Amino acid sequence: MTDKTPYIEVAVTLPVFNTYTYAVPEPMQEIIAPGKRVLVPFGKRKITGYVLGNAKNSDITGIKEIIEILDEIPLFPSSMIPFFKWLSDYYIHPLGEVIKEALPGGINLNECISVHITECGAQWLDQNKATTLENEILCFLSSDACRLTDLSKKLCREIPGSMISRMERNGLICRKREIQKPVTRQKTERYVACLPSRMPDITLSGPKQKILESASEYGKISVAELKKIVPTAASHIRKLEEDGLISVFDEPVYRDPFGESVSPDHPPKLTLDQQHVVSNVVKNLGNGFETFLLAGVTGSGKTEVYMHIAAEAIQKNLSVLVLVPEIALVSEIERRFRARFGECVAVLHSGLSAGERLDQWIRISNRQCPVVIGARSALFAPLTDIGLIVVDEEHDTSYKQESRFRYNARDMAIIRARLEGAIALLGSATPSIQSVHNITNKKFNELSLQNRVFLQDMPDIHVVDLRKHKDFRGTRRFITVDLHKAITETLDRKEQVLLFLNRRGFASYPVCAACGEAIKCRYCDITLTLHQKAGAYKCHLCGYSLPSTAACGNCGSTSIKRLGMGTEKIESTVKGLFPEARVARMDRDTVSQKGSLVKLLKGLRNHEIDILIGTQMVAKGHDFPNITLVGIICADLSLSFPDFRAGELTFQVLAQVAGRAGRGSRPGRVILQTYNPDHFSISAATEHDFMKFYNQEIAFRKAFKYPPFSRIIQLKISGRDREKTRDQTAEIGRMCDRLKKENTDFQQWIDILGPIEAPLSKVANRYRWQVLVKSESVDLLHRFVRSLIFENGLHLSGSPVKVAVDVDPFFMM
DNA sequence: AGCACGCCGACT
DNA sequence: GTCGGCGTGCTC
Repeated sequence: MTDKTPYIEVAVTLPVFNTYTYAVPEPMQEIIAPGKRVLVPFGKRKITGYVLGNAKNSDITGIKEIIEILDEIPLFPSSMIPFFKWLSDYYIHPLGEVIKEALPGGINLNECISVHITECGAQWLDQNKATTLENEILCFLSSDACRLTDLSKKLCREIPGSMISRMERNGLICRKREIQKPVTRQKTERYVACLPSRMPDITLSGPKQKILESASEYGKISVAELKKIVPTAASHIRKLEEDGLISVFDEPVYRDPFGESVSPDHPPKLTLDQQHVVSNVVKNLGNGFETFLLAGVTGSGKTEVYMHIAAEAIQKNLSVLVLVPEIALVSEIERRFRARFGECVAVLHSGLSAGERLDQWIRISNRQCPVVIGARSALFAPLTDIGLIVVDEEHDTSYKQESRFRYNARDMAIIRARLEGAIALLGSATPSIQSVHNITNKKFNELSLQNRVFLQDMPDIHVVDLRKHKDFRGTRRFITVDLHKAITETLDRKEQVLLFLNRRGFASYPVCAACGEAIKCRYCDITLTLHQKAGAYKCHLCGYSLPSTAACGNCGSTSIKRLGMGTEKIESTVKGLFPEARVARMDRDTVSQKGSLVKLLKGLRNHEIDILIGTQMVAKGHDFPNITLVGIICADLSLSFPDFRAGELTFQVLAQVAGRAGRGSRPGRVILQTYNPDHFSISAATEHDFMKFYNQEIAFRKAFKYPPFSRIIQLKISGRDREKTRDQTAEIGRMCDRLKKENTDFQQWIDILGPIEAPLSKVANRYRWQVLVKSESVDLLHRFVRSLIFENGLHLSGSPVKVAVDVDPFFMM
């Protein structure tokens, strides 16, 4: 901070919307700075807070002093603070939690309470004087102390707080406040350097001499390296240091997330299309905020365009942020960027270990990497002087985070670009309705790549009407004659096949043959999916599972019909039909292990796989050069979602999957099986006609005032107790109606839909309800919901019924 | 979040 | 009457 002020503004890591003013003791005033963390007293506790800047002179009384400054250098540049505040306002989410979400995890100090057993407690335990539950707690604590919050979890039952207080009063246990050490720290390695002025005159014993020689040869050498040369090095180092012959010190090292090195490449000559796009963007580079939407068919070379613009940005000393929807795609893009730009590329995503993430974060903070590539969370990379933010596959719903802090990284990338005066470049083969609409209303600039780089045509799509196959039995129902024939032909030509079905598992609808009841999850309101390989029925919402030998919960019969299909069933069917073919499956079950996806993609590239079966995971931007046939087993699955975006989702996934065919030198073809060949989402996808789809969809959105013609905030209400949740929801509904009546603007412009029970009425043992607040005015919509929370006492947490605010919701089930 | 405070029913 | 249950409000 430039001028020394005793007061600073701090955002604390708690679900509170206010920021707080703290005093800075004299000796700390020199080193306090925005972006650093501080340990502050808050109520009776000590917690981590983030320094936002000088506090405005105010009349607050009882200001406390900060306890400690936790960082030597700021964790984020002060230029990001307005961005954090914007996020907090827009998503109606506590600022401290926004910042916590942005930063790499596991670095905060927070005080928590641990419970210890006392001597008296141990005696009671010996003499069995306490109640059963108390005894259980004492017994558990006699082996080790435990965090208060973990106690219920570890004992697998609810422990009432009052019981703990009573036991404390009786002197059986005691509570201690402890500061939890951060889990993640910067890694250091021990180095040895020789002090040349002090080289001994005499030759030392073998190992010691060797150590000195190695150290002087390299200047400095890590102890780990030294051990490779002199296995016994560790035992000699201390003596050598005592004798003043060497110095020993720790230096930070970076845990390298990049598995292997890549060989450098040279920028290829761009097509005319690409040149046009690049020059259009580059001429705006460094001249303030602008948003571009790049609509480019699959295989049109969008990545090359990104790299050319990025190179120009780096030339101008501006940094570049590239967002991709999935971790798996980070590594593909990262390889190409690293081949072009070398070591100045950092990656950030949740697949990194906590330590790797922190290291990447520090490298970016130290301005060592002007290029950052990552998934959703990389939006918060601590970059300064951003020139370009790329959002690849901008239509992808993975940009929306659906837990804790619900934000959309695509939308916020545009906001960050605006605040930084940078260019936002959104790219997609199937742009979102929202973004195309923003072109028509002139908010975005339109760019397009019409031609595939290798000049192939878009694949030919053949539609198979599944309604005509309703009477077929067995495999013929979903591997139709046409598809079967096409697979055979493709395999005969020694080419690869991709089969797409957007549902994993073997049977998604297991039903008791005796009584007709479906096998349902104990904790959620859905049927379990049979996973044959895992030998279990699994719940795709909460992870609950039953052995596949389980009997019907209703009548006890063990005869279960395996209705409904998933990728696993397709896999086993295809293996039966084409015994010679090498078949692989790509879905969340097969790629959950780290590195397994890369292995799968490598196998595909080396043609060790003939038929790949996958869920929507296969539709996400991967480059499969040798696939010439794409079979869409059933195109309709997402069409029946109770969501106004169902048509958009369906069109996008179909167009994306179809685009996987024929990306190499050979032409591709697609067999699309559907029960709804006349639905416009499907027919437009088969004709590669985006505008046909867009025009119909936008008319529908306009007619029903759905986004982009309105904005939505969804209140997601959930609780463990069915009645309490229902009653609380009803109360919230009444509160909404009351507030709407109070204000003529609200009356005219705010629509309240609900409260209704959520389509997934119970998930992970929580009953779920929802209220949809809709308006054509973003401003009024926000004012309405803020008023609910800040003026009408809508409680988001702290009560057994939780309310989550979802601004611009995607997943409305 | 977590802790204090305050308001209600069931017990020595 | 009090103990302990839970709903509400506040933390610089």
